[in-house]
Amino acid sequence: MRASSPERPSRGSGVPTPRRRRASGRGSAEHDGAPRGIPEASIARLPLYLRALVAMADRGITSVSSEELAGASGVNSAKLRKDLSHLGSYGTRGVGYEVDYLVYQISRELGLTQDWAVAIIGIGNLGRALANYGGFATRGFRTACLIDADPNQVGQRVSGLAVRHLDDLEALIAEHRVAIGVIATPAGAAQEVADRLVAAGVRSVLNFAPAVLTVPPGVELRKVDLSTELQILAFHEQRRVSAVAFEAAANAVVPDDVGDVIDAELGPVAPAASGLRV
Amino acid sequence: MRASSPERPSRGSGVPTPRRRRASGRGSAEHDGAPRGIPEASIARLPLYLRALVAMADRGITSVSSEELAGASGVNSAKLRKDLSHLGSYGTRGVGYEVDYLVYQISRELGLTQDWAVAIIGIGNLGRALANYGGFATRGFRTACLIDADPNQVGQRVSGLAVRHLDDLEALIAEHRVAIGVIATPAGAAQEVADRLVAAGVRSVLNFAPAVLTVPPGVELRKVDLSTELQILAFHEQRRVSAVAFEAAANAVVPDDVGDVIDAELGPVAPAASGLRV
DNA sequence: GCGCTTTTGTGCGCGTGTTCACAAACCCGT
DNA sequence: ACGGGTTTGTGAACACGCGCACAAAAGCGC
Repeated sequence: MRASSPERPSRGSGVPTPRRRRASGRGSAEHDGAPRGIPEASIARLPLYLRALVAMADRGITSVSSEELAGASGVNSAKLRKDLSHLGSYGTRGVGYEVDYLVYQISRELGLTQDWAVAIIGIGNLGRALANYGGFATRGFRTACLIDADPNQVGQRVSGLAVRHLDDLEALIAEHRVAIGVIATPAGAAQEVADRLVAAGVRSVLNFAPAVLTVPPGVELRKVDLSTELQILAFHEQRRVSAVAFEAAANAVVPDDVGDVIDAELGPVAPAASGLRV
Repeated sequence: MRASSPERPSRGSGVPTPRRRRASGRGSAEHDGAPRGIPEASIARLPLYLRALVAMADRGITSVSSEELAGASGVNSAKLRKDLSHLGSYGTRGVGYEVDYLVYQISRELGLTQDWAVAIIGIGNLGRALANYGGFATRGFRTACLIDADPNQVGQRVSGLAVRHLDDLEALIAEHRVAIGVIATPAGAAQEVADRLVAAGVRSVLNFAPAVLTVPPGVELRKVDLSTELQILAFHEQRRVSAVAFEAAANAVVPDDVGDVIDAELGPVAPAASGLRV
């Protein structure tokens, strides 16, 4: 189910068309030029809602309450309603939200009613996986070009697209009107690639390389960091073990310098070898 | 450079050994069983600091100020200091932090002084990329087993490891003492895999499947969502275009119902086709 | 037409995280 | 031994996001 019908969906059932956003209220209290200021946290959840809604639409569900949609998205229903209220007043009190209509509104807000050209730079393991990843993601994006610095990679076809050389980056960006650059290079090359992308006019960058990138203001930079995610999980595993050991230590002695106990007992010891799975 | 030296590093230079964490203060104000409550936001940044520190250590840098480290990590220096202060008082006023020592302390806090066994479930494009991704990530993790439901995949060797069948999941988890499960299956299979992982004793799950998973309390679930990241970027691209169109519309007419202008002018129109790159 | 039920939209208090700014602590030169 | 310069660690103000709880609105039955 594609979310691109521009005209208002005319309802077949007796459910009336929801009103458009209020003329009054805080919506118009924004600065000029910024139509409305949707909190970043809300924006980050819109894709979740959209995914759940599309799944519902595919199953033939036409109407949904905030409670149901919140459940399907794994969030609090009040949070969901507040998020949606930032887009406008698209629900019907006592009834809920019409699925198709909401899909369209969220898609429009996220800019998915048009296709954005994506360039993937760095066709290694990860880059190749991204290129092959079923049209990369959901609709709204088109993998326009694949770029790599390795001459052996250049010319190879990945997912129906020929890999081009890094030297042609600027020309390719211009030619394909690339809006989003995906960096999947080794860490060492990431900043240079980012600089060149920005210089070529790209203002949205998604970085998979394990490196801290800096971009000029006005350029949106997001990062996906696999090792960081793993390390955060490791922390929580570690903490579980620590907590147990700490409690045992605290029951045994009541030291005035707790830190040394932790250093001495928890550091060298490898408690997970046996106690990892409880 | 491995961060596993358990004993306090004895300094060769004239820089004195930093003091351990204070016996007094809020550190001991925590509940029993939870040695110290480090904010989640701080934890998420520790891997960043660690990466920057390791890079510095490799370059032979032995001492670093909060300002320098913050710059290398792309964060505010005050935030960095507060984050580090949650671990203890590991700096020297007027001097800075000793790189090796801080690497060890952060590694220990993150539980990286031991290797955690990781299982990857779903050896498709992404799973294969993750398996090949240079030891998966930084040190501290060991890819213990690869699991897939497709009989054609089973037996294939990926990155030196034979792919095993999903039926053996529970046995493999137990055998390898897997602590972290990485889900790279299609969305439809993700929840079932998660349930089986949890039932088998895994309490840390990293989900790459585009699905909302629910796990019982006590299980740590993190997700990496490629399409969501793209869609967030698309939003900002869209907003740039919107802002321009909005301003133009606002200058042309001054309606009492601004919403209709947005709907009528911004919805159907495809401004990016020509104006995508300005 | 009217009250009853349901569900949205939101005002408000609360907790968490961020940032500023400064005192305390430390090194070093004299 | 001591004062000057530097950098950490942290108190306090601020900003932001979350969730409760409720009023407003819509549909429905009688």
